[in-house]
Parts: sequence; structure tokens; C-alpha cells
Amino acid sequence: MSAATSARVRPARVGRPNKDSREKDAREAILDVAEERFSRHGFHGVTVREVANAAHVNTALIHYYFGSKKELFDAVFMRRAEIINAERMAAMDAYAAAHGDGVTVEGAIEAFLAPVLTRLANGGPGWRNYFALVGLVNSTTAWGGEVMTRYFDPVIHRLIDLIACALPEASKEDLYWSYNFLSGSLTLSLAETGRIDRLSEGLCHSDDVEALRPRMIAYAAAGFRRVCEGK
Amino acid sequence: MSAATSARVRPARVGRPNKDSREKDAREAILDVAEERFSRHGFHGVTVREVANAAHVNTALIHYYFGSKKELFDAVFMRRAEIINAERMAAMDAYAAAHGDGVTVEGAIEAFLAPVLTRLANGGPGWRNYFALVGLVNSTTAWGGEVMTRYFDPVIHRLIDLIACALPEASKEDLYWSYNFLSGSLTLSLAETGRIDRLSEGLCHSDDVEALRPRMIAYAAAGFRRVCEGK
DNA sequence: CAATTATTTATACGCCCAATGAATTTACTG
DNA sequence: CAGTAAATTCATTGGGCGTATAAATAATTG
Repeated sequence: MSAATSARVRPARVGRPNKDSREKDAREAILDVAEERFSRHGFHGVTVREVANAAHVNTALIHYYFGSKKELFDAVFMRRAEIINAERMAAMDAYAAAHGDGVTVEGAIEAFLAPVLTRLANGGPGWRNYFALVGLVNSTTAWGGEVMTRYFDPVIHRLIDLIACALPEASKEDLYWSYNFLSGSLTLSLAETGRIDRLSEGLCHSDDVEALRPRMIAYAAAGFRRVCEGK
Repeated sequence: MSAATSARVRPARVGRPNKDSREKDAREAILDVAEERFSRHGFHGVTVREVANAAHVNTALIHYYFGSKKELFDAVFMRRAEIINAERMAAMDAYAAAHGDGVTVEGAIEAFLAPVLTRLANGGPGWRNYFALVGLVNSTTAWGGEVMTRYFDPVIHRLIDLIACALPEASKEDLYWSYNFLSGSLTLSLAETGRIDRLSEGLCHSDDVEALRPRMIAYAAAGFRRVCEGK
């Protein structure tokens, strides 16, 4: 189906487990390295040779598993998207079920953010790299919007529906624009460019999730209210 | 000083004015095309050949004027940064002078945003491309934070000082985090990924500055207040 | 243990990249 | 109108790119 002739879909765990006692699959090692590189330099700033070397595998192995560089990128993007989307859906469903009629803007946003912030804080470097990649893709003019739409729209519509319950007077336009502002704030925080560290001369740190979390929720909730209630 | 041996700094306008009666300098044409391409595909997603062809110029001419691809990128980034920075500084100075003791969060943010939003709405495609490029760079992990710091820090500190007048109780941390959220919202809007168009199924448009402006100001001001006043 | 299948490596192809330096064309200057 | 300097082109260099193919190696299966 895909571009190249091969691109195997990981058969049932056969073949030798890897020469030098590497604990993970070669396939997973490739994904990890690619994730880290793509998140820092973007799709075009990374070469498949570079990924192969850093993962200690042969270049051809990447094409054996993924078919092409583009398909490798997609595999990186998809791997954790499915996990985090399921977690966010569950968190919002649980919040809605628990509060039914009395949902608040703050509660909805917190449910929407919690899985991401938890993974960001405790998920290890893989998850941090992944979120930085999402932040980068989200701002990429050429194909960023399209990719984000494909992977993340359902979760976002769930959030907007939830907030619409808390703000029944809100217009669709106001809700979408407000979400766009929230999205920008979030993805810049995820990108971890070290910008706030430099700007604040060391007072704040991009990786300080505990400082980020309450401020992000308060800021976004207040913004939604003001835009959507007009007061 | 720079990488290549040459990289001329535009001498006094000599030489032939350009074969096929082109009105602009070749140099400006190169900058315009590079701006557009870099803003869509990032530094590594663009080749100097591609820029040369689109600008109807020989590849070597780019190296004649700019020395290297990296220096071309820097020239693109700097060209409009100086203009917009001066305008923003002037706008905030004027606002501070006019309101002295009675500055508000809304007023400060409006002064900070006004020159950008005006250029975005009425500055033509060059300015739109430029702002999209800023949006992309701002989210680029590898060197984005550093580049933004170098070019835009003074304006931002001016804004934060102004808001600090309106919110004298605010802590530095709260101000910096809030600014970071504002910055994310703004640069995502500038990036014009078409995301909000797709998300809203055509209801909202990324290039609708008149819809963006009042919502952006209201959202950010409310966020600042809530985070910095804690109420 | 032979046959098979999955994994990994070695090697190479064809293409395009950024960058150079010399040659050439154009316009200005005295 | 010759001389000079800027602008532009041409031809080339060396290297890295993504991808393809086939051989070699290792584990599984009958």
C-alpha cells in the first residue's frame, strides 16, 4: 500500500534479539531516536543516516521497518498520539460523568490538560521529546495544521463541547478562537525552547511542570470566560 | 567576519538594473522569496536553488549577496524585525506617556499587539509571511528560543514593565509565565496554519485579523489578571 | 537438524545540495 | 570613450542525501 515495496509491520517477534544485548527492539530504538531528532530539528533537519547512526543500526533497516523517511515520521507521530488521545478522552469523560450538570471551565480544561502534563512531568524523556515535536508541528505552516487535524480533532471537539456546557451563552466563534489561544499557549510550553528561561534570566524554567500547571489552567479559564461571556 | 569570503553589503546602486525590467532589486526579490519559503517549510526545508529559481536569479547571486544560506536566513529575519520592534516600542511609549499612572493590562497589551496586527492586516503578503516565519521559529526547539531572545527581548521587557505598573502586586514569575502564554497564542495565530479553519469547519479563518484582535486582547488580559492577581 | 522466515549488513546508485572562482556583462566615472 | 567597479552568470567541486538490492546472519519451525 505504502510508497516502498516492503515496510514490514513488525511480525510476531522472531529473528535474533539484537547483537549487543540491547534490551529494546531495534524498531523502538529507531523510533526513540527519530522522535528526539525530529522534535529538535524538524522533518527536513534530520537525515535517516543520522537516525541510523544514533540508534546503532544500519541505514537500510529504517527502510526495512518503515519504508521511507516520511513514513518513519508518521510512525513517530502516531505511536504516542493514540495513547494520549485515549487518556484525554477518558479524563474528560470521567469529569463529565462526575459533574454532569455542574461542569466548570476550569474543570474541563484541567481534565483536558491533566494527561499531557502528567506525562510531561513523569513520562521520561521520550514523552518530553514527543510533546516538543507536537509543539513544533502545530506551528508548521505547510502541513502542520493538517497533521494536527488528522490526529487531534476528536479530543478537541470533546473539550469544546464540555466548555460549551459550562458557558451555554458562548458562540461557536468565541469558543474556537479561545481554544486556538489555549492551543498556542500549550504547544509553546510543550516545545521547551528555553525561551522563558532566558527571558526571565533563570527565574522560570520551561520544564517546570508544577509551575506551569496551575497558571496555565487559570490563564486559559479566565480567557475563555472573558471572551465567551463578554464581561 | 562571516563564514564566506564575500557577502557584499549592497553598494551604492551600480551595475545593470536587471535584465528583464524587474522593478525591485534582485536582492530584495531574493529576500521576499526566501521569506515566503522559509516561513512555510523552515530553514532545512528550503534549498537555495529553489529560492534562486523562484526569484529568477542565478544561484551564485545569493552567495554573492548573503554569503551563505544561514546568513540569508538571518537577513530575512532581521529585515522586518527592526521595523516592527521600533513600532512596538513607540506604541508602548506613547501609551505609557498618555496614561502615565492609569495604565491598564488591556491597554498595555493592545499597544504591544497593535503594530503587529496592523501590519498583519494591511502590510501585504510580505509581512504575513514574515509573521508566519516568526511563529515557526518561536516553536523551534533547537535554536528558536535563542533567535527570539536575540531579536525580541527588549520589546517584551517593555511590555512586562508596563503590565507590572497595572498589576503592582504581581510576582515576576507570574508575569513571565503569563507572557509565555500570550506569546504562544500570538505566534500560533501568526503562523496561519489554517488549523482553526479546519477545526471550526470554515466558521473561523486564521487570516481574519478583525476577528482575532479583540478576542486576543480580551483573552490575554483576563489571563494576566487571573494569574497575577490570584482572584 | 534442515527448511524457513525474520532481521541485519554491505554496497551502491542516481540525484541534488551548498559553495566557489573565474569569466562575462552592465553601468557608472572621469 | 576608455577604465573601473558592481552585478550576474557559468561551470564545477566535493559531499551528503534518500532509497534500493542482494547477500549474510540469526532465530523459529517442522
